[in-house]
Amino acid sequence: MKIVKIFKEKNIRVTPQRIGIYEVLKKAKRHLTAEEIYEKITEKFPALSLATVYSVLGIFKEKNLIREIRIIPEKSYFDIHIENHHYFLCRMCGGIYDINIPFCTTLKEREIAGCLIENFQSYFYGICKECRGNKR
Amino acid sequence: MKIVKIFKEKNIRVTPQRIGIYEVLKKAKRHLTAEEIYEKITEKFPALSLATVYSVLGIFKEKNLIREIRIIPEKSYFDIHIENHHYFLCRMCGGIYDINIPFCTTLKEREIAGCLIENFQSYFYGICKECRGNKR
DNA sequence: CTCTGTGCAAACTCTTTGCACTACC
DNA sequence: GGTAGTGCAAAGAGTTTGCACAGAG
Repeated sequence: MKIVKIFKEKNIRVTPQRIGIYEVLKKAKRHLTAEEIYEKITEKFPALSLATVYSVLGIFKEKNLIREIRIIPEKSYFDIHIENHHYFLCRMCGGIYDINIPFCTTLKEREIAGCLIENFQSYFYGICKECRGNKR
Repeated sequence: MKIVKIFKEKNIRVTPQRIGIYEVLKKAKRHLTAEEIYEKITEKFPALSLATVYSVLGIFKEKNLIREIRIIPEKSYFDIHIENHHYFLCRMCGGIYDINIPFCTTLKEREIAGCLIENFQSYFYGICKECRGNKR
């Protein structure tokens, strides 16, 4: 679907900057921090400020276009894939990977101990495939 | 078990300040931020500084005495219970509750997509029992 | 034309660091 | 007594805010 259409459906005002930020996220092979998005987007829009990046990311998040990932306490990463999945942080290389735990998806919209679960997020910590290979 | 003994077993140097911080966490009915711990501890040790609180929490975390909870991006909460359990954030009252998902515990120390899972943490978001009651 | 978005700088919060002094072991 | 902990102030990172100008609808 075209980005403009996505924005309009979600009632997000269309500006070149916003489209640019969305494209950066879409093209990224891994999850990016606000700073990394800022660095990429300024290649195309040198005037765009980091404050605007944060502002736009805030709107995207609010409108459920992206997800904020806080797998490390220091900073947030942003993920354009909002379908249910989880994240893995490798303690060797620091890489963040998507991870799918099929049976966990059943938890959403369920009730646990009287609490209504509207959403949930799991963070996994360990050693990734590549780093395990290199160790041997 | 006595706190001094716990510290010695974990090779944590015993100081009154550290015992005090540990006691604050132990007595707390809910999870606390570093700031909240600082406020409580200064009742007993008025000279203790926030930097020391952070430093001590860092040591406790490293030695697996406590867990850092990052259920909201803005700040960390600390939990003295390190057994496997997860957290729930109520979007109405802002409260953070412990939550147990028995079958999820089987995930620890398993392998997923070639990644070795050493640890994991799930954060649940929704509406708590009390807030659901009040809405009716 | 109006209302919202953007750019900039400054502020703010949480957390960490460096250094001198203190006190455990 | 030596090493590690504490207190303080200042710095640092990430993020947010306020305001003037620009651009979307």
